[in-house]
Amino acid sequence: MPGATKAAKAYHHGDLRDALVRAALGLLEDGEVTEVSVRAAARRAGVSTGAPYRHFADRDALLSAVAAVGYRELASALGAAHHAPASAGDLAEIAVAYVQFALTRPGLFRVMFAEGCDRTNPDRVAAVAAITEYVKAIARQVIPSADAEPLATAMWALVHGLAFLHLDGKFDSSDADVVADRVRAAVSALVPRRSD
Amino acid sequence: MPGATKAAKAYHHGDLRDALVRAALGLLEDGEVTEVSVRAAARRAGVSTGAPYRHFADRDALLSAVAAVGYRELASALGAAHHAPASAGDLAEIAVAYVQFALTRPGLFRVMFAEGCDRTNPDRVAAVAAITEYVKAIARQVIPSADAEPLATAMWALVHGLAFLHLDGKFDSSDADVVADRVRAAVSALVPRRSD
DNA sequence: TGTACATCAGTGAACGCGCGTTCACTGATGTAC
DNA sequence: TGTACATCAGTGAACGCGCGTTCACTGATGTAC
Repeated sequence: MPGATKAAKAYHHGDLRDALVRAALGLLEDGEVTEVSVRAAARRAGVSTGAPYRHFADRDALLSAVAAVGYRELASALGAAHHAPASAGDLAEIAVAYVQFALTRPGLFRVMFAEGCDRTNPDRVAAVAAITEYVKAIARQVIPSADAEPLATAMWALVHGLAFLHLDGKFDSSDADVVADRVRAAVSALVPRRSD
Repeated sequence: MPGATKAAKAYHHGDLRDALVRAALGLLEDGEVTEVSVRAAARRAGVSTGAPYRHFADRDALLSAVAAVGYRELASALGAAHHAPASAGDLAEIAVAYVQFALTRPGLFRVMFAEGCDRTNPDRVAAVAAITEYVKAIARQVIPSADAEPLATAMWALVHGLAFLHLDGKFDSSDADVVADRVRAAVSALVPRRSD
C-alpha cells in the first residue's frame, strides 16, 4: 500500500512518448540549453536512459517531434497576433509576433530551424509545409494583386532574418519594445503599400 | 641531416595561431562538419591536443578568430558582386552573392552566426561592426533619400533570412540558378524602387 | 471467474566515443654579458 | 664569438564529462480459453 497512491505512473508510463516531447520542450524553455539530449529528456521525464528508444528511433526523431510542436505553436502565435491581416500595418504586427516568438523561445526556435535534422521526417515535413502555406496565405491576403509566391518568400525571409539577427546578437534584443519598433520599421521600409 | 629539410616546421611552429585558424576553416570547408573542435583543428594542423591553448584561451577564442575571417571574406564577396551599387538591380546581385556565400560555405557561415559564441570577443565585435557598417553603406547608396538605418536593417534581414531558410531546407537549394532567381524575385518584390 | 501465456514497455549496466582543458615535462630560441 | 640562462612553444598523458545507443533482463498488462 505504501506508494500505491502515486503508482499510477509506475511501471508502464502510459504516454511516455508525449512525456518525452514535453520534457524536451521543458528543457528548451527552462534554460540556456539549445541542444536537447535524449538522456536529458529521459532524466526529466523520470525514466531510464534507454526508455526513449521504445518510442523514437533515434535522437533526431525526438527532435523532429519537438520541432513539429514548435511549428504548431508558432502558427498559433502568428494567428493570435492578427487573424485575417489586410494591411501592411497588420503584417507588421505578425512580423513582431514572429520575432518575439523567436526571442522568447530561442531554444525551441533553433530546434525548429536546426541544421542537423532529418528533413525527411514526416512530422517535420508536414509541419514545414503547413507553415509555408500559412505564410503564403498571409501574403495573398495583404497584397492580393501581386504574385503571392515571391512576396511570401520575401516576407518570410525578412522576419526570419530579423529573428536570427536578434537571436545571434547582431541587433540588440535586450528591450522588447525596441525590438518591436525595429521590426515595424523594417517592415514598413520594405513592404509595398497600396495607396492609402 | 635526415629530415632536416622539412624541419622548418619542426618544433616551434612559427605561426601556429594562424595555422589553427586555417585548419579550422579547412575543416568547415571540407565536410559536412559544422562544429569545429579544438582537437580536430590541432590534429589537422599536425600538432598536439594541448598546443592550441598556447594561442587561444579557449575554444570560443579560436572560433571567434575563424568567424572574423569569415566576415572579412563575406564582405569581399559582396564587394566583388557589385562595388558601388546604385539600383535595386545592383542590390539584387549583392543579395544573390550573400546567399551564395552562405550556401557554398555553410559551415563557416554558421560559425559566423552561431549562438554559443562569446559576443564580447574583440575579433568578433570588430568584424560585426564592420559588416554592419558595410550593409548600412549599401543601403545609403541605393536609396539615398530614405532613412538608412531601418532600410539597412530590413535589407540585411531579408538576405540573411533567405540564406538561412535555404540552408535549413525550407527552400530548395539544389540548383544555384533557381536559388539566384528566387533571391532576385524576393528582392524585387520588396525593395522600393525609385521611379525608373 | 481463473489461469497460462504472449507481448509490451520499462530497467540499468555497459560500450565506445570525442570532447575541453590541465599539467608536468622538454626541446628550441634568443638575449646578456 | 662563446657561454649561461630565462623564456617560449611545443608534447603527450591524463582528468572527467555527457553523450547516443544497445542489450539481456523483468515487471506489468491484456487476451484466449
